Amino acid sequence: MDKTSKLLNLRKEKINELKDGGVQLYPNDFTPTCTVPEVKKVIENETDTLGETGRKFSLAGRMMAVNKMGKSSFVRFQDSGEQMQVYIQKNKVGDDTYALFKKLDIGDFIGVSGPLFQTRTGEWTVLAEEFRLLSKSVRPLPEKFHGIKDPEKRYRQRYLDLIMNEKARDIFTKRSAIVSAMRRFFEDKGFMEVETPMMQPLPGGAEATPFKTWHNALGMELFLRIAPELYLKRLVVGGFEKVFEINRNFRNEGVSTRHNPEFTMVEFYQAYATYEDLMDLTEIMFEEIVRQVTGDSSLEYQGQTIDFSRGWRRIPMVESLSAIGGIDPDILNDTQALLDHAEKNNIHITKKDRHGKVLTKLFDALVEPKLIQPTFITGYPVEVSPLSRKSDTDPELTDRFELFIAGREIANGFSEINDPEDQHNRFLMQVRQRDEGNDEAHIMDTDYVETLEYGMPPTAGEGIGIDRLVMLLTDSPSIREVILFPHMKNNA
RNA sequence: GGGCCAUUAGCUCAAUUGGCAGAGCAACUGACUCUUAAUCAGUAGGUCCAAGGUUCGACCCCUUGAUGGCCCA
Repeated sequence: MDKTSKLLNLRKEKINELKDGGVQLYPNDFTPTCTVPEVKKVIENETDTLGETGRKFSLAGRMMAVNKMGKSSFVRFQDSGEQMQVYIQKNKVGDDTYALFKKLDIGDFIGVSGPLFQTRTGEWTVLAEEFRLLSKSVRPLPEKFHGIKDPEKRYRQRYLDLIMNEKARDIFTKRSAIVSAMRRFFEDKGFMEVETPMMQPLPGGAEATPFKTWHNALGMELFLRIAPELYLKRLVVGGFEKVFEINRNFRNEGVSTRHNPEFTMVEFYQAYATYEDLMDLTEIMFEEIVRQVTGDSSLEYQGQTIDFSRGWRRIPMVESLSAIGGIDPDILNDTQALLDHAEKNNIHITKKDRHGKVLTKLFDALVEPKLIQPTFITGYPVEVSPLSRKSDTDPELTDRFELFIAGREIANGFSEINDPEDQHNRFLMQVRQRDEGNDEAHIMDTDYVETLEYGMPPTAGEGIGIDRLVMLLTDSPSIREVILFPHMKNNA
């Protein structure tokens, strides 16, 4: 039984009264002449003449507050994220319309027409000549002053969050603007947007646990993709030299303030470019997006000022371990000494991890949280970079970078392996790791190796986490604040 | 997976050491033709997250579970 049944029943009775009185509850023949934000712009531009011209407007929106004063009333309504009030007088709209109005509820959609006037306090207000019900609500909205705060309710019933909390609406408006600015950026730079399979026979391009599904007609197992990477590089082989894809990835992991099982990434690939070119491109792109969305080149994130002006710090990972992580530079080549250091600092590393993996785990624990300003970390070990081109100067390292901002990884890019033999050997190295118990090691993809055997131009590619970028630009502490419908358990 | 916290009216929140379940807003009835969280008078509204237990008596104490939040791995 529904907990709200008493209030609901009361409303349903009122609705039946309206119906019996011949009122159409869900008409669709009212066309507003403009939105509330538009009329506000008109008011701003024509304040001096508006009163005299008597220009009329037709507006529509959801009733958010009502002040009834006997034979006249003020109604605050909301449209396109902004509010405006309408003044309705009994002797102006007539007895029947006023009687109908008195039966309506907060949450109902209304349409009003009439000229604008200023109230005693100077607020521009629609003087209703026409007043209509456009859509009847049955359930009551949350309280007008405190709104809806319970995070669980806000996520499960996001529409209520969006109606009641301007901040929530603002986050998703900004998210849309960010993605739009990014898409424009790539298109202006000559990249082509493509779509590659979300369901893949072999999940590749990242180290993660995939979701499994089953295709009945084909009689085969499929995986929701953990990354589009290998398909995008097949397109580079096919002659699309600059491609990008903005889409969802799926990883079968826990949820947290930074992880949602499905999340959005942009991945892009550029032939004849190096990972260093992409670092430059990333700086230009971020500075432009941040400026477009916030109007400035710096922003506040959780109390810290982050400056996106170009010229970000670039530092090799091994160097960062001593310069930022505080590890004695003399022990950086000594795996055992590093393991001892890790144990002393309560960092969990399994004994069988190879040197490169040990370095990476120490980095995650000691350096990553300290990288507040945009910082490129370069030179990742080969064993944690199965798809990155080996450095020409150090065969243990790759031509790869990761971008960190506010203590978290935002982007990952590298020069791609285009030597099929090298790629084959790297996959074999991953398979060995898998045999040793690493379930997230990359799987062997012989079809991809075959693709490379046809020849891939020298190429660099990068992935950027859109959700984390939106978190930064909207000062959101949790990823759930920037995903419209974050995944949650069933509440049976 | 571990720790801490939360769950009470549609919403936001109270409830004294274990002793009749409360407020504001929303709702309902009435008054009111410039309100701004309108005002005034009145009315109604509860599976206290769930299931057990302790007790003369449990929103409160104990156990288990559910969902959520934060922190840690």
